[in-house]
Amino acid sequence: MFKYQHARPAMTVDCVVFGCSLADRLTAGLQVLLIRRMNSPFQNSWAFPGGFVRVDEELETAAHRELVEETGVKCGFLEQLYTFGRVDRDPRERVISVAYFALVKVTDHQVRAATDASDAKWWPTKSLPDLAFDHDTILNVAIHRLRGKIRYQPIGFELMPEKFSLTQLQQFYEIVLERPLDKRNFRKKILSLDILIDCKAKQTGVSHRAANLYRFDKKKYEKRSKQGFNFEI
Amino acid sequence: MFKYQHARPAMTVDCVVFGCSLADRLTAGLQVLLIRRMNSPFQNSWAFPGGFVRVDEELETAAHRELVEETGVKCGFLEQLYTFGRVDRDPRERVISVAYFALVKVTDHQVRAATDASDAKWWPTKSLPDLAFDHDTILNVAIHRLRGKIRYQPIGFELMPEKFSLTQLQQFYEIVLERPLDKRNFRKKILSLDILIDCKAKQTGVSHRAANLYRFDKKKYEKRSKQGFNFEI
DNA sequence: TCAAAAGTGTTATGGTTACACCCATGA
DNA sequence: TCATGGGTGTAACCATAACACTTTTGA
Repeated sequence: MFKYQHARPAMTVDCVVFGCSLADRLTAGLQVLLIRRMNSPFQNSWAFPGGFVRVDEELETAAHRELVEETGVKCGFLEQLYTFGRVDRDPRERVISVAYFALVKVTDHQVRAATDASDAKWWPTKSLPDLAFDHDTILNVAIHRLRGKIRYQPIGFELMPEKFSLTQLQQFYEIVLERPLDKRNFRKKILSLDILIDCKAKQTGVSHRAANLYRFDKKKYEKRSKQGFNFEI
Repeated sequence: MFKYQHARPAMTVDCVVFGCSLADRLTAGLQVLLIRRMNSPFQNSWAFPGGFVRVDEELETAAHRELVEETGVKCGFLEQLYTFGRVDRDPRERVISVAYFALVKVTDHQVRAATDASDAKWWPTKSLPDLAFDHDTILNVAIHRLRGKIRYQPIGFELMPEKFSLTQLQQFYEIVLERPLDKRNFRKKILSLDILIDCKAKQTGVSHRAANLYRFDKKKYEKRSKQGFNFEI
């Protein structure tokens, strides 16, 4: 038992994990990773993976831990999104949640539910179930952040496979920005940034002209960033 | 006494309040509001106004309350900045702080210290004392946010007097961005946005040609924002 | 009349947009 | 040979950047 002179809010972290499926036209689109809650409140509802912060644990560590525990996913990119603290956001008691914003390659991980989650899976953001707590609000903030951020930080690559075609990259931008982009202009722009490495390899198993594949040159990007280079799409 | 099964971090809010003094050349520059801590830890050190969040109080309400209590300042603009939760950021125990970012017109308020603050005053960001806790980190994040944000949101007006000259506005941008701007281009740009109202009044008591005064047309800005208009400097 | 800041237009440049056809591949 | 997506260049337009002199005012 821990005793305090004043009542204290509980502290949690929640992770909004985005993935992007480009595999086929039917499931294409932005995906978000949800777990099905095993316990009350909102038992059996879908929610973002997350949970209580341990008193001697860094916030970001807690976010990574909860994500792995509940879904088995280790994400490559994770940053703080916003802190949600509405007094009535949890019916049990005052709970303040630091939300994190994460990106993973959908193909990289087998999702498997555990601990407080009876199920865990990717959902297309366009057809989500009702979410627990204020998680719909959190999602809106996260999508807004993603949309803003891909314009001036090369985070799109976190969602791409290791080797990708320019068309795949463009598709990702179109999905997130929700508008079509001109193919020639997009290519001109992205190649002029000089942060892609030509893999000298082509797609295989496609029944049309095979696209050239590229990798993101993270080293080069970071070096040039320090020199004042600005990524911008 | 309040008892919990697990140890809980304490929750605080801190306010980074910016003001801008354009009155004279000597004190010109970005100012930040600090209080002198009355209690341990960091007794007598300077810190941002802030304090514990009550268990039934909204985070933003707590930020406003602490700011008024400790400094007497009511701010016009306040938004969440970032949550700082490093395990070792407070020597007493685990304290997670939601930092807020606020802007006030320096001229609007008489600063007066109270409650936990033995003193409260504006400091130029260019010559600050050592700050308590991790408040230097918080300040850096806040300045970075301010610098980014003035480019695409008309928050500069929150720091201007009600009626201001274009030169004053330009000075503010120069101070925050830390680079000179071209007078003609700045005026052309800001006037073309069509969000200023010509007061049809001039500066008084200056020993040179009196500048025309303007007001920010908040109504018009908000209306046009909804229609997809983007402020950008 | 002097000092100090206000106010004002034009040109060059570079980035963004719009746009249509041929190419390579597997079925 | 057909269907499918891959790959490519140019011209118009617009926003930004650079730049210097005249005007007004109070001391």
